Amino acid sequence: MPELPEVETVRRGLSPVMEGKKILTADIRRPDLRWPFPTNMSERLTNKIVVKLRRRSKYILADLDSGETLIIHLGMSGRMQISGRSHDDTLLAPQKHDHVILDMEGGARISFNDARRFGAMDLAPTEDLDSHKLLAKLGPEPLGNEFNESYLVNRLQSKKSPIKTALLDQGIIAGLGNIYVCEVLFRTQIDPKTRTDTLDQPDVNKLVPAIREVLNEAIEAGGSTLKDHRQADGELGYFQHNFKVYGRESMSCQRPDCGGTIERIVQSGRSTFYCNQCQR
DNA sequence: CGTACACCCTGGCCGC
DNA sequence: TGCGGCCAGGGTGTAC
Repeated sequence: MPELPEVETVRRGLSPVMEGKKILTADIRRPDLRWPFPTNMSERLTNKIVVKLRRRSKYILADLDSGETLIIHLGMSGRMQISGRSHDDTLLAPQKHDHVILDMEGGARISFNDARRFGAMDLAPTEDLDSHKLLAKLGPEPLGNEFNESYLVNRLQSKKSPIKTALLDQGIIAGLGNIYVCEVLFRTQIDPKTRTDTLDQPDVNKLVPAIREVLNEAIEAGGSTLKDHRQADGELGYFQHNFKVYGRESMSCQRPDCGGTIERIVQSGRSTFYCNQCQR
């Protein structure tokens, strides 16, 4: 599930129960997820205060007062479940696929659940996090200043892959995933098969603001999920969102008077959804 | 080098 | 109700 907006939503949900709070216990219930957990992970988390919760791309970064940062990746199916926040909210017993359970000062229990186990956790010195293997090759944040038209032109003009594949490349832009790339290309009316080196300048200029808009709108939708009391079971990582093309194969295009049909194709092994009429 | 694909893993859904 | 096949929002390793 989690692309940048979902990860940001999870970060915001965790922030009030983690930031400034001490980790009282860290229950590590299996030795690994995608990779082995770092040595002595439980000891290195226990009794440490979470100074700050940050996000880089699809990673959540928890800076500890020990000088280390806990790096969290949710993979495809990772979720964070919060329980025990208030007096009438009882601590959740471990469930199937709960792999790491943190009990926080203040009473919250955070359960990291990941059925497919593509997620990951690691610990690294906060000072040189940027050189960490998982973070070193990431491109700029799409919502940051480093990401702009001239940057994108430079990175795209030398590539030959389809624009869909290029926007999924985390070394070019960090945080877009399969859903939002499809949505961005629909919004800009660009054919996902277009080779990056043949994109014209107006198209590249459209991409930058469209990427920001799509991500910001999704973050906003996630934010309203956090405030929704019906969603108050504390499960973070999923929220309702209306997609224009993703998952809408063979449905009609929602653009007024387009009359096109949404098609699904496969590009470098991933599904691409696009309108066969208005994306060219 | 860049690009394309198999693969890691579990679960849900669909058709028979 | 069971079973096989296919699908899944991520990222890496490997083969061309």
